[in-house]
Amino acid sequence: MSTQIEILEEAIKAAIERAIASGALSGKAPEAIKLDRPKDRDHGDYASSIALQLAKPAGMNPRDVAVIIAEQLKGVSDISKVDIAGPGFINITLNRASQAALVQTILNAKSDFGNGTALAGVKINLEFISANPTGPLHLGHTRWAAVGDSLGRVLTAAGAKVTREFYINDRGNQMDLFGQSVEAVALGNAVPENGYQGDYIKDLAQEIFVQNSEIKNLPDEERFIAFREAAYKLQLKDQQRVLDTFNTHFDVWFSERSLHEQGAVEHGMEKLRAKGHVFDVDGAVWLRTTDFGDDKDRVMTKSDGSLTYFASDTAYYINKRERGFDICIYMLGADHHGYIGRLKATAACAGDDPGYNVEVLIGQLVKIMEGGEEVKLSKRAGTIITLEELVEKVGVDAARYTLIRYPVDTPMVMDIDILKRNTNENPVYYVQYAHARIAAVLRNALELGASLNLGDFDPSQLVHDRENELLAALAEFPRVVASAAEFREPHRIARYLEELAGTYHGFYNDCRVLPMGDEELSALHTARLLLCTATKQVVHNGLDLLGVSAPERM
RNA sequence: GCGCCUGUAGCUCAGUCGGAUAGAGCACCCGCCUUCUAAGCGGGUUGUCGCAGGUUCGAUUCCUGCCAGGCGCGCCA
Repeated sequence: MSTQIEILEEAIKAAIERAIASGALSGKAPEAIKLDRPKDRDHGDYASSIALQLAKPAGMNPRDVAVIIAEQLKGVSDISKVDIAGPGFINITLNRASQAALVQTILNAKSDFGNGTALAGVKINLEFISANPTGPLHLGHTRWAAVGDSLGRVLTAAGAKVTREFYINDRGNQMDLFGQSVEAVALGNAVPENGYQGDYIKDLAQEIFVQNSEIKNLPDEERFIAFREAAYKLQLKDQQRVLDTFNTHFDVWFSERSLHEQGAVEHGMEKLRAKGHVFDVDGAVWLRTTDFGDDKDRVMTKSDGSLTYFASDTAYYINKRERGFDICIYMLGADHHGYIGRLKATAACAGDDPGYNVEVLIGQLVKIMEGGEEVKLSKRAGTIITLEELVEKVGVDAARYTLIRYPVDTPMVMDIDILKRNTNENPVYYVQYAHARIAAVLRNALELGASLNLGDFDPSQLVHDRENELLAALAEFPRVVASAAEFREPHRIARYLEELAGTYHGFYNDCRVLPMGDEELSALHTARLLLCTATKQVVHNGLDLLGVSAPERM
C-alpha cells in the first residue's frame, strides 16, 4: 500500500528526472525525496527543500531550479497548487478531495493502518529488563518494561518478526546470597553480610514453609539449595505476574543457567576459539575483544576455573544468532553502558557485523518525585519503589505513557502527583480523551440512525481548514510509525498522538459533526462522521503501539 | 585519567537526514458550554537553543575544544 505521501515523493523524483532528461537541469536525481510538513499552513500541505539541495551541483540559482521542478509537477493529479517561496522552497497544496480519500484507506485497513514493510522478514531478538530473580522489579526496570514492550510492538508494525526476551540472571553469587538470606530469615538467623533485606524476604520464607514444612529438617547443604530454588521460583513468578499486570509480555524467559546446563558456554567458547580470538594467560581464558575496539580484553574463564558473567554473555549472544535472529537488540540501563564495546566486539569475534547484528540501547535513569521532593532510592534503606507500587499509585496507562513519552537517552523525572491528576499536565488523558470524545459522537450518531457506511462517503464534502488539517495529521501516521521503528524510538508515537488529539479537538470545536435540532443528516455530516471514525481508528492504533488503553468513555 | 548520556522559555520537556518567524504542556492574563464529552477550544506574554571556534549559500542541528550535571570504568554479578 503506497501512501499518498510516497506517491507525491515519487512524483517529485520523476519530475526531477524528467527535467534532467530534457536538459533543463544538470546533475543527478537524488535517491529519495523527503517531503516535510511545513509548520505554517500557508506554505501548503507539503514542502520540499530539494531545489536548494540541487542548486549547487547544477550551478544554478535555487529559485530557478524550483521553477523547473514546479513546472514538471503541474500534471500530477493530486496536486492542486505548487508555489515557490523564499530562497527556493517548493510548497505543494493537495487537491482536497483526493486528500480526503485517505479516510477510505484508513477505514479499509483498520488496525493495519500505519503498518509498514521496512523490516519485513527481519528476525529481531529484543532483550529488555533482564533482572536477577532475587527481588521485586523496581523503578530501574520500569522504563524498559514500558519502552521495551512498546518498541516490540512498533518493530512488529514495521514488519519485523520480533521475539521479546527476558534474560533471567539465575546464576552466581547473588543467587546464593539470596538463598542464604531467605534461609536465614526462615530459620530465625542473622542475614549474611550484604545479604538481602526487606519484608519480601520474610514473605518468601513464610510461603516456602507453607509449601514445604519439612524443608528445615533437610541436611545443611541440601536445605540451602532447597531454599534458594524455592525462593527463585516464587520470586520469578512474582516478576511475571507484575509484568503481566503492566501489560508487558515476553515470548521467552531465558535462564542463564540453562546456557551452562546445555553446554552452550563451551560451545560458544569453542566457536570463538575457532575464529582465532581466544587466548590463555595465567590459566585464565580470554577473549581478545581489543581486536575490535574494546578498551580491554575480557576474561571468560578465571584462573580458578570458574566462569565469568561475560562468558555467559558471549554464549548467550551466539545462542541467539544460532536461533536465527538477524538483529539482537539489548536494552540496558545507563550503568551498563560499558557493555556496548564488549558486546559489539563479541559479535565481531564471532564473525558477525557488529554494526548490524547487535544494537545496544542505553536508557538513562528515572527519578521520582512525590510531594515536591525527590524520592531517594536505596536498596539498603529499603526505600525502593517497585513497579507494582508505581502502578498502584498512578495506574498502568499513566505509568506506561509517561515512561514511553520521552526519548530514553535523557534522564527523566516522574512526578507522581502530576500523574495522579486528570489534567493537561498528564498527556495520557489528553490523548485518551480524544478517543473517548469521538466514541461519544459516534454513539450519538448511531442513535440518530446515521449510516457509517463507507459507500456513502463523499470526499469532496471535506473542504474546511480544520478537516484539511486533520486529514494531513492522519496521513502522517504511517511515517511516524516507520520512523519510530527505524530509530527505535517509540516516544515518537506518543508525541504524534498528542498532536493528532490536539488537531481533532480543534476540528471538533469548529466543525459540527452531527445535525443540530431538526436538521436532516447531510452528506457533510456523513463525511465528518467517517472522518471521526478514521481518526478514532488511528488514535486507537497509536495507543495500541504504546500498550495504553483506548477508552470508549471517560 | 578514559568512556557513554545530557545542557532549548520561570518549570517539565519536544524538535534537528542542515533550511522559511525555534515548539508543546504547566504557570500568568483575557475570551468560549440554553445542542455532539469544557479531561476541550481560541487569543496574549515568555528564549544569548551551555560557551568558543570550524565546515556551509544557510548551523539550535554536523565537527573540534572548553564549561556544567548524571552514569560507568573488576579474573564482581
